[in-house]
Amino acid sequence: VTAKLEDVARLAGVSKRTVSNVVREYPHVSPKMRERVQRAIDTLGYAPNLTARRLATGRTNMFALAVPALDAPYFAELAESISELATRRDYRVIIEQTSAGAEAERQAIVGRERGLVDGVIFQPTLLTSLEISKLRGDLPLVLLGEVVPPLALDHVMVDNFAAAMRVTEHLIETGRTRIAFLGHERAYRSNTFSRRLVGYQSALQAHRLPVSPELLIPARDYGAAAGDAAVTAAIEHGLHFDGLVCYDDMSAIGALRALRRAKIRVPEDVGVIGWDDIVFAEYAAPSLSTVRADRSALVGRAVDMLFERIEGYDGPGRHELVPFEVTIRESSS
Amino acid sequence: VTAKLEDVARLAGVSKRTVSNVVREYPHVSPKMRERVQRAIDTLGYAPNLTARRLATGRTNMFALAVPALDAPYFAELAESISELATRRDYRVIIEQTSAGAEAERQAIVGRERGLVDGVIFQPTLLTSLEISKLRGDLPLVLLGEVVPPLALDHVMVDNFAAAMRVTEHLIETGRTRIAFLGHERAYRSNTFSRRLVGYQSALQAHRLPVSPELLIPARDYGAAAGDAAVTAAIEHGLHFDGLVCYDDMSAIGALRALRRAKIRVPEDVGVIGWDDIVFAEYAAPSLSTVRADRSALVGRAVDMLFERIEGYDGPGRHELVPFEVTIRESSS
DNA sequence: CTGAAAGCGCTTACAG
DNA sequence: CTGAAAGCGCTTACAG
Repeated sequence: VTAKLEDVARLAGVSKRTVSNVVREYPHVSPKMRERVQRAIDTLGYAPNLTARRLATGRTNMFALAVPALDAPYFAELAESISELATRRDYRVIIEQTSAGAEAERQAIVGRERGLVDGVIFQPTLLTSLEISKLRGDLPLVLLGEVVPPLALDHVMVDNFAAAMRVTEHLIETGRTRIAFLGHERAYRSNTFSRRLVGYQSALQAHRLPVSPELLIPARDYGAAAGDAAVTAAIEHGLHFDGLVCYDDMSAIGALRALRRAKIRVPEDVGVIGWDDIVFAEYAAPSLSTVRADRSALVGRAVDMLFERIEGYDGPGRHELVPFEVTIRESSS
Repeated sequence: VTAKLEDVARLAGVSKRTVSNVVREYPHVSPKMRERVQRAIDTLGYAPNLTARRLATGRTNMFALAVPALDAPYFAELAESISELATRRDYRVIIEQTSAGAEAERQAIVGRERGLVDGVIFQPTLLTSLEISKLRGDLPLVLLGEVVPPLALDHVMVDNFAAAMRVTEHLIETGRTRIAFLGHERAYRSNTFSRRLVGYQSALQAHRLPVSPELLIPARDYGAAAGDAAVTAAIEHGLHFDGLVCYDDMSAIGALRALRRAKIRVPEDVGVIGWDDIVFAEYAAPSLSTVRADRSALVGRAVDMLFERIEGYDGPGRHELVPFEVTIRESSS
């Protein structure tokens, strides 16, 4: 039903090769030839069949973004910017949600089939870097977030340790002495979680404050509901604290609600800090202090590195740190 | 580097056709033959090249989801569920963001090339149904949200008029008499906006309350920041109101902040209602009353209808209404 | 700068 | 139930 290359060639009276040349904007085509072909293209309304092109070139012009879940605002915001950067390079992005577990994470790398995407940007939570390295084969891949070395893969992250220290010190400087840490733990601890936790503990130690295990508030899951439940339980168990470092903004938002329900004032009684600076952090009541990664650097570097791999770069894994800043709002000042 | 169909055929000592049959789980293959081929597949680690399959079948096993922006929580949550439903049917979804404007919306339908996706689920904001019908050609397409008739296309939505009426009446029942409406307007009004506005006005009329244009608070844009700015400006201009129906939850969250800054109490002085029931509505302070569409019905019907079209259904456009409920929380009770 | 031809890796009537 | 062959619509060495 739609015109193909051959139809254009016939109408313009040239070979398919020539039509292909003008379509792909191959430079060495005479202007008059180009114009003649273009006219044929226009009258036929020709557009190349991407699938055929892909089969011929081996390039799909698509990459996958594999993140735990799109309905987590941080990942949604990430997807938004990555998808925009991709569009500028004439790429499309396929979304893979991996929250289903380790198998879903594996699928994101291996795929069920070949030739689907040219590469993937992947934020792992369960898989180790070793396992990822084995699975990837020669798939261009860049990792987001904390990953334990040894690391042969490209990845970009913020220094979670440093940020957690800074945030904890901020709480200390505003006079808090019993600072708790709220975070998701299942059987295991994600790398990101671990680094943030260690940063928090180091800050306490450096200031000779108690590093007590009872100050660790474990959440059953990610998200506001689990954060709320965890903090509510901690309060009911009689835990006293005047500062709270949260794993991320969503859990912090849950915590804020738990505190409000318990009539504990923020920031007077407890100073609260989140992580990610999702849109809501600013609109929470009280507005939420948080750690903000330089998102455009994060996303920009990840996409750049992925394209370098796609273009054939085959050097050792690169490890990039992206700057962050601590945004102080009502919840901690 | 990777095995292909022919390699498997050679190793198993059968024709490519037979291998293809077992890969595609064609039923009429003898068990022993199937097993022999499967063994060859396993030892070679064969996986079909999807691009080649696509070219041969004309099916891409992908569809596009075209929404204004992924960083709007409502659309992120929609993308999450649609992507999950797609995965179950062995489809992948490509995200297209159309907030760039009418041209971006057109591109989502026409695409820059053929053979990219089997269909698209599209929430238009600028394009009229007439324009969409013209552009679509024979592309399987289902529309989300309010669309003005005449309508030859499949679409699923909630009854915005009825919901707006109900929400406004709820405010009236709790004793509010000067009820304002906050919404985004650029030069034009989207269909969704218009329907909600008319529903709001009808409820006021039915209860003999003032339907004054000054009670319409125009926002410059979507999102919390614009909602905040608009309400702040309205307050500064001396607008008095004791109820506020907001176009969506994000603008309501901005409104909540504007009211808080102006020391206007919610719900005592002003009752506020949002729309969409994004996760954050429940965690806002005060928590936000809102309209909740039956999301799984919405998404489920949209995906079902799209697949029916992809399978070849060619009947007239179907028009489906999905139920909604009004969730009352602190902001209005 | 342009043509004729092979090839990308599948699927699928058409025969048997 | 299985084989040999054509075809999906491009790109790209290879010649000229």
